[in-house]
Amino acid sequence: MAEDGPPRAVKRAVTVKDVAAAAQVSRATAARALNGYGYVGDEAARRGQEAAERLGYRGNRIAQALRQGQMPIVGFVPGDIQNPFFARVAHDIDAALRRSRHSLLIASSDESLVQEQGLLDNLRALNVRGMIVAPASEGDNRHLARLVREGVPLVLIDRELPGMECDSVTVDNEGGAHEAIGLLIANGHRRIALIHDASRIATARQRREGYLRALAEAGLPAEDRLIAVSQSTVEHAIDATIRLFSRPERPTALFTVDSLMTTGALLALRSMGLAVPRDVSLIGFDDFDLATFTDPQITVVAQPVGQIGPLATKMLLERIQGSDEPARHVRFPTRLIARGSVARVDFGRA
Amino acid sequence: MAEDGPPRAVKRAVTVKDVAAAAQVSRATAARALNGYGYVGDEAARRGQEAAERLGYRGNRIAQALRQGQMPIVGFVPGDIQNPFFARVAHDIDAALRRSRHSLLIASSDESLVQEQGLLDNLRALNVRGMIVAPASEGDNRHLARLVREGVPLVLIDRELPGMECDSVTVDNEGGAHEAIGLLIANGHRRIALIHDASRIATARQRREGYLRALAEAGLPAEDRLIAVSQSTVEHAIDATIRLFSRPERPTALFTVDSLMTTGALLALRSMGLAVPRDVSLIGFDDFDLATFTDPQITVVAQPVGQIGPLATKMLLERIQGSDEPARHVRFPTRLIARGSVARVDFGRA
DNA sequence: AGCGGCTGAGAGACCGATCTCACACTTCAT
DNA sequence: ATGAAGTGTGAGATCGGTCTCTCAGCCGCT
Repeated sequence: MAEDGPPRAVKRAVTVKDVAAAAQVSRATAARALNGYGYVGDEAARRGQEAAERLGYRGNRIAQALRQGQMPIVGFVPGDIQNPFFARVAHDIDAALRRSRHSLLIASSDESLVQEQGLLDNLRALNVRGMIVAPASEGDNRHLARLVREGVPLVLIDRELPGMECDSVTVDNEGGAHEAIGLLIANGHRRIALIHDASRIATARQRREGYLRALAEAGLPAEDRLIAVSQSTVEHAIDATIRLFSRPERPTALFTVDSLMTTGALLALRSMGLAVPRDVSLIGFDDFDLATFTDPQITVVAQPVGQIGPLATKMLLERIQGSDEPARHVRFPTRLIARGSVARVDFGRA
Repeated sequence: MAEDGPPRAVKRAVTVKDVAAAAQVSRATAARALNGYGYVGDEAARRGQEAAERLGYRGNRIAQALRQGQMPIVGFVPGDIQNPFFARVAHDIDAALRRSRHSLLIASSDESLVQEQGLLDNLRALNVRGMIVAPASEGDNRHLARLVREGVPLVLIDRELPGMECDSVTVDNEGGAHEAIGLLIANGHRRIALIHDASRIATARQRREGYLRALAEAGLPAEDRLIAVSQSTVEHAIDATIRLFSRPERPTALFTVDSLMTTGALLALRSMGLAVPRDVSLIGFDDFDLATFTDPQITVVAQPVGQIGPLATKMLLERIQGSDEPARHVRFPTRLIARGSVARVDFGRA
């Protein structure tokens, strides 16, 4: 494919050697003058600085990295950079890293385990200082375990991996879902549908578990025909919603496990002529722009998105600096934001 | 701040030297066996491969990069990774790059020229193979000119820079805006408001120019009180909209230059009790999820978002492979998607 | 037999920055 | 005066992989 062709002629960059020659000192002295370590005479230092300035010396990060065994780069592997949640987190990580003079390399796994493995191999080969990963699967995690074993600083976000000995920053998915379903039950709903992602993503599973626990506690059965499986895209969610609501005895409420699915559900309900909340009460996991845009606005389980990136970065930088306290697992609470998409249902009808 | 602490102990990686020793061949032969170049005997090749496999040899990209003078990395500097437009482009670039075994380093300029300069310096020091940049300013572009001069492959997206000798991929901002305003004028509108970004971003300027040209062609004056300046955020756009529409003789139509501003305008109009399109006709630049979500849906000037990333990547890879044809400037046409947010206004009223 | 051409493989240079080490020179205390 | 401690500098090793150069066999051809 687009493989290496003849190397493009890039003007050769200025090296310490050039600086040293211009300043008429040795490479070692020039390096000392530029990095301010060891003993350097005033005169030599001045000449070195001046020559570097004049020639436009910038240093070669690659050579430095080779010498030091590490690149000033942190890798971030989100499930999907187009998901606003990850875009926000990426932005926050980037901003937090900038202060410590690291660059951020973002490589989306597209929720594919295989792709994730390849990307991590890549990042490992680049000798990045550390990685922040949203693991695509709860299944095979030997590639992550290996990183931990080899001492590569690693922080998991959004999705935790039971038994993985590394820091993680997540939210209380189970509790958030439980609270949402609780609200629906308290409003008299008995036939509460769920659209979730069958993939092995931990968050989806936990949100489903919260749903199931809430039902169980209310003595309600978990019925297969109330649960639809969908990929996390608007289109698939539309199909899933239509499947759920075109049966007789249709659900009176719907819980969706992420914002793309909530969007799909809204579109599908509208196309079926079902009004929220008159015909269907709706709660979505994850707050998003659209939620305040509909009429009425959508009740959601909100995550503290703005805290995840900064905290994960802070933890990672501590690890990079050599901290070896035991793995920390931070789990943020979620917040149920009641807007207008949940209506009381009278018991006779339910 | 979080500066280098004691280097964390990372298990030393396997090197060619280790492989060579294990396979009982020289480093050079081992390297040949692993990379399949030059003359290698079958036996030596087999032993090399086997030893590499057994030891888990992965190669050191940094050392390779140092030798070859280039990192297999492409830099991407969007104005803001949280903007869905750039998130989409980033995703597409990433996907396109993966096929040519490059990684993507994303560093958002946050629309700050100073930050952009710093980031480019950084990327340059990392010896990335090339860069894709959405320049934050039309003003001082010496840092970009220098890259071009030094032969670093560079592709500009979204915003072009007149006189810059490098490839660019943009859309017809002026034409798109002109067409939109034309539609409003054809529907009888005479007081057409504009909310735009005063920054030195080229796109914003061009969209404003399209607006002005359309007015001029219809013999309508460009009135200051019809033009509001706002930063590109939902909050600022809300303020700007309220300013525009709380005057007597309020505008009958509004044109917003990006999707965040369109969102803000919608929110503001709703809060002021003005219905779209009954009281105000609205057209936004850049299509977005919300636009099909409102009732009625919003008419927009759509850009071919999905084509920008792949094309920019293709151009960049060609440059990386040494193409030195003259700079190519691709400008995609925009497409006016008529939905329901433009109403006819009767001439007596306008 | 002798020579050119090919295959196979090792030694060592090299990329650029950093760091250790050795050496020279100064200053100060004994 | 002499050694010790402190200061300034350069030579060279090092990081890991790649690549050139050299050399040794081996083939076939004249």
